[in-house]
Amino acid sequence: MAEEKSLNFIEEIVEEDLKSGKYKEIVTRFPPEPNGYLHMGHAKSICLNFGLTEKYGGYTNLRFDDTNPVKEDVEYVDSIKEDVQWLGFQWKNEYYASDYFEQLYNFAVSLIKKGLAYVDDSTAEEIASGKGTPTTPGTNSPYRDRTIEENLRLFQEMRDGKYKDGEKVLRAKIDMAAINMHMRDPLMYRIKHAHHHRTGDKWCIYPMYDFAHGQSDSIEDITHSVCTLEFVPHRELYDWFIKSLEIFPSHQYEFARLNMTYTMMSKRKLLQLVNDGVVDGWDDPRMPTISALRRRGFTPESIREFCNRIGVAKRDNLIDVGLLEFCAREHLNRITDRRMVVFDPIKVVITDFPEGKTEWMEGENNPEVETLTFRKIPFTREIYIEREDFMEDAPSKYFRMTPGKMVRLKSAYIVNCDSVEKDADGNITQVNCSLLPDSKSGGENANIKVKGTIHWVSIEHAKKAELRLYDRLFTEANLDDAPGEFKDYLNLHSLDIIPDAYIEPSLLDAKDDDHFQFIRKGYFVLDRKHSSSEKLVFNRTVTLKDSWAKELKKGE
RNA sequence: UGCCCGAUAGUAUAAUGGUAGUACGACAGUUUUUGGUACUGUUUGUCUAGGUUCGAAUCCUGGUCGGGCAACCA
Repeated sequence: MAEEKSLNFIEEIVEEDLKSGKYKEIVTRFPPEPNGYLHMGHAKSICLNFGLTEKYGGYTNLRFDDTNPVKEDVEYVDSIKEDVQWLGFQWKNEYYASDYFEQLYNFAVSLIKKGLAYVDDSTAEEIASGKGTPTTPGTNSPYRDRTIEENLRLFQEMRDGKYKDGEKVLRAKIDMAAINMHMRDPLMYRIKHAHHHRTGDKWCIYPMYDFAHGQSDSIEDITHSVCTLEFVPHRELYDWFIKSLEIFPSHQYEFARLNMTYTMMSKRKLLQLVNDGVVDGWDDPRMPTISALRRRGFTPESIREFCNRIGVAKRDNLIDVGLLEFCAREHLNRITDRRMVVFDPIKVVITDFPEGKTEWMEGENNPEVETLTFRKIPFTREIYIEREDFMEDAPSKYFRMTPGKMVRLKSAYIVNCDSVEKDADGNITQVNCSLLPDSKSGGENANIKVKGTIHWVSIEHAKKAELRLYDRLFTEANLDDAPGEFKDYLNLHSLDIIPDAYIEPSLLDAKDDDHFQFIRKGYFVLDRKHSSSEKLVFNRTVTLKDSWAKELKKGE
């Protein structure tokens, strides 16, 4: 039974349009500019655009908005395609705004012929000052009243490469006194003698966003062109071009972009982090990019669930990054196999367990699935446990190993902690325990109530692996409001590498991108970039919830 | 100080003139061979002042606060 979920405002519009018969099917598009990697903000847009046509029928195009050759690159095209598909969406058509350059040129010519566009020789500065301000009207350019014939000729010459960058532009002839600044004779074309990643050197004039985006939508019969709030003032111009050109009337709808706590979502600033070497590339697991989240171990399911939960509205928002972590835990808890890994070892000797003996325990892979499966875990006289799981003088609420108390070794025996050995400096070198008879899993005494259960690995069988523990990249929750530079708030401890953690041997079978829960520690994924047959590297996706840590914090 | 958009628990998001609900968080508890998971309970909200109405989070008006708009960027 599907749960009745309320609609967001865009779904309401779509339902109305379908109900009224305005459209038989809807068409949306995801229109990235290939000038950087996709991040969580794009994921929200992707889920919205593809989600709409998944839900209501129709289809979604992937369209690269590649109208600015100096910033764009095929590297970005490739990564964008990979990320969209990885999220689980498939576009109907792969299009490029650059595929429409010829048609857009013809559109421009038709506007010139209608007397609705003109070539302007003014400099950038002159045009800027001619725009006026939001409270004072602009002034007409001295070139505004050129004849149609002259405009036609000059525009052709612009295309033919007769002019240098910046020498001339094509402008729409609207109203220099318009209240909406975007209507004050906006630029349609500028000259850029630059190599384009797809059209090469064929063009030296390139359309501006406003004269490419809406027209591309129209060419593709996009019914609902969904974008973010900063484009609201562009909508009047979007509609003006479509109306003046008398082409298919796509409509633009705007929603609030995603902001997350402790997260930088500006492509430009992310590029800065990459270029300055603050992070190790766009897919550094601390980045908010899709490729980074993938490497970090987030699943597409968890990202889509997150996008579902945050909703779509027009109000500015700042989503707690904890919600993304919640979605990751929720999914990973269901799908991951459990393994035991000791991060910071302390040696424990089971004094009454025979030397040289290996007992193979049955460990549950995942208690959350219906049909349980098991793996073999070797148990021996000498094991490692987590240093923080032993305490010599423990408070009453401490449920782990402490002298005189019993604790359960996960999937193995209950042991009693008998004594501690120290070196000359008083450092603990070894803890001695004895077994509680028949307390092995399934044994007679196995169901005895013991407060704590801890994880362990057999010293003889343990293998080594590198663990990378990530923390948030920034120390400030709301980077937009924080004074100063965003780089002032970099978290210097966002990456903590444990070069030699001790892993149970079954982990040797891990393959690229395999997810695990390291019991009591967190969710990890085998890093495809840094792992080799000699050295396994695991990235921590997210910790487990830790109510003991919370308890400790309270005491502070 | 022109125009545009917005304002509901800590954070998001519903309620579309008729009981202010949900999720995450926080807090308390139950269960547990993960101090995990699951489950239960508690907590906290309609920016403000008027108006319309039998009845307003919702409609109207004024105000306040937040965001956006003057790139040959998208």
